[in-house]
Amino acid sequence: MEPSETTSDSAPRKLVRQLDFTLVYEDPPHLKLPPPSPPQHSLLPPPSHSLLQLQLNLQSPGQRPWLYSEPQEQQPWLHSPRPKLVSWVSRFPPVQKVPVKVLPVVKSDSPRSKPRFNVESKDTTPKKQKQCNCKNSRCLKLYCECFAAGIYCDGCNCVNCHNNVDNEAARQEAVGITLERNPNAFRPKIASSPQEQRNSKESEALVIGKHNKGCHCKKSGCLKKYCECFQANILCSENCKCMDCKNFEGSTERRAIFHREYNQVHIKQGTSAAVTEVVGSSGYRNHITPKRRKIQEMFSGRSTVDQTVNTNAQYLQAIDRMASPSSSLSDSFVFDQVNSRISGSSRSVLADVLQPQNVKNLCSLLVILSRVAAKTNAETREKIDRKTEAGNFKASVASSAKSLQETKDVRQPVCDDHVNKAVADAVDIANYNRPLSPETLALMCDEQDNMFFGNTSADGASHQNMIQKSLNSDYGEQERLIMTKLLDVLRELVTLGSIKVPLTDKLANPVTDPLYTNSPPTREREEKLVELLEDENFYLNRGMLAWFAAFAATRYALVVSIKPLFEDKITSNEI
DNA sequence: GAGTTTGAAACT
DNA sequence: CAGTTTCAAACTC
Repeated sequence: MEPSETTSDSAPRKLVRQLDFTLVYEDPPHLKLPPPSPPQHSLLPPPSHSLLQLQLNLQSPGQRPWLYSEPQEQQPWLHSPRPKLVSWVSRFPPVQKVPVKVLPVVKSDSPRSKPRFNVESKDTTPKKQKQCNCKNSRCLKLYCECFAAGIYCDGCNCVNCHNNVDNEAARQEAVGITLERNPNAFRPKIASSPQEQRNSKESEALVIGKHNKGCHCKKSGCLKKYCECFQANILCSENCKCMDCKNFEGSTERRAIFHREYNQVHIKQGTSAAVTEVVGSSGYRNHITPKRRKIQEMFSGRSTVDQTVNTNAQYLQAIDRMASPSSSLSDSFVFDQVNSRISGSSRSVLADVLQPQNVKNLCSLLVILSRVAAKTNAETREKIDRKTEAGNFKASVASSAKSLQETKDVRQPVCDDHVNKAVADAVDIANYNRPLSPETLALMCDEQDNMFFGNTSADGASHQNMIQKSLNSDYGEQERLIMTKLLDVLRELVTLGSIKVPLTDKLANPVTDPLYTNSPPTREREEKLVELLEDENFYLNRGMLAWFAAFAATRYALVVSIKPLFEDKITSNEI
């Protein structure tokens, strides 16, 4: 006997009410959520999108399922007269023999990582049907995930389950009772906001959401999956009545969790090839060592850096962006950068632009630039020496410069090795991964006091002047000028909000880009370098990562390329 | 895998 | 509506 035959004419009032929630099923288009897991047996119309999802799976490829506009005849619950229970029961039989499009599941979840609550995840990857473990609820209360999702239990580990076709009557009654208690019981708990961020790589919707009711967490800090907001990868909102909430934008605890997950995901999936390439084989660690904490503190509110360039929040924001959801990450654990109840700030448009290789290239570029400056400086000194007929010291400087030039090619690999190490360390620092190498520590020493001084407001046009000035200055002055210019560059790395050309277009392949050849620097190349540095499109983001890398590399470059010019002077005590 | 913790749902 | 109990997932060991 068909269920419809038993209920069509005598549908209890409860059941009619049950249909009420179906009327509000259709969210406004701008509030559409990605489809949830496609249940095998969709029983409730729409609130959970399950039926829609089943239909969506039949769509043409590429169509955004959650924006799919159903033909009217396929959504009877949207129209008057209100259909009775029989209507949707018969139209949506419990067992839908519909092919389900299986998308690749990026993250292999542990059995316990599945959502606990009836929430919409931003992960659009269809998941396996939930498998509940109910014992006392007969799977007829919202305690039961399956019931809450509007689907039959199938392959669950539940005991005395009544959420199946054999107990349809009891189930319908339970649905009615539940709806009587809460008409929105089967609706998604997470309401998306009008904003919608889209993963640039996979056009994945990262829907910004807000819990309709809000959570009421007391002990979890809203940073465990006990919290519905956290589990849905959304920030707590003004709807929440939680205590000691740490699930808000800017929360360091939340960020720490994010980083942990980020690293784990990338290790597991091996999708951080570029980073690994730079970092080396040491891999990632999840804990923050005291040393790294110290590094972090270097950029906290105490330092001059922060006072003049970055706030700690900016640093953390940069780290946040560095770990911005890549395609793989967003599949598994999306802490959206855009879901801010405070400012509604947007995710950096540069978030996907900068890659470790870019930083590496930047470092190489700065090394070259320093070499250019060093050489020019030496040549200038040589001219001055000739004019003033100064002594042997100056001649030796020129000789050193020439020697430097001649041996540049030989030294390049060594230099690059150091730079690579510095870059690796920089990446590592930003990721809290491994301690600094001794080389980098050496490069970084004493910099905090020395690098952020003087007028740092030089714009691009003054760069050449600064370089020119450096020609007539001693080592310290030259370092100061270059570092000041570097500071300007890096300052904008952090603050610039847009980029017009992908960095990769600017920092081309070191092998093919003439800028990276080992040939002696020419005026043309030098000008090109300066131009490159001044080009706003050159600037990248994930500020502190680049900052660290470039700084370490430049420091090294200065030491290697310039200091030798004065070694004779130093050894002869002429300074 | 067993026991504990947690917070939503259910109940009073 | 507030307080309590029940429940099952999340978590810990």
